[in-house]
Amino acid sequence: MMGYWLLKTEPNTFSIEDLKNSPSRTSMWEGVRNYQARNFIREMRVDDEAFIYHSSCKVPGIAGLAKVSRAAYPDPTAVDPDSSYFDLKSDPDNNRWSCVDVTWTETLAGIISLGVLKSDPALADLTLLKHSRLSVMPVADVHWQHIMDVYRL
DNA sequence: GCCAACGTTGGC
DNA sequence: GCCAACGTTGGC
Repeated sequence: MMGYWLLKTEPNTFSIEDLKNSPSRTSMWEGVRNYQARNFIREMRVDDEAFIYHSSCKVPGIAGLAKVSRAAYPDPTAVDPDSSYFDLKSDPDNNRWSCVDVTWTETLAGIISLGVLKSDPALADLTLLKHSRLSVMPVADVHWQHIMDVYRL
């Protein structure tokens, strides 16, 4: 069964285009420091699909699509003192945090804005709208299909 | 830049 | 284990 996810990123820091321009169009999805989000990271399987969501920007919304290309592994940035994601309470023998690799598949022709998602009654139960601060979350099959059918340009 | 929502920390 | 204080996220 294919899993569907939504991954938030601030485009000023790392956008869908940055993912596209990464070597092999692939990047670590590192720096998640929230247990609920981390637990979802650990549930991800290779070839699961994800919306890449741009947050904290002029038009927040779904900007593109990616695939999980490597399942969860210990997040190296948690144990790197030079990383801004360094975690004092983690060390190489006990790393609290996990990351996956994701590979760019598509930049949408237009952002599917948060405003549009909010205004669609069919998406009232979308996790994004119920838990606005979660940075990694599952997307129900029915929501994924609806968004792809109705809003993907 | 404000601030509501909410996750985390740490004293007790 | 409670909860106040604090820090962060992210829309507006």
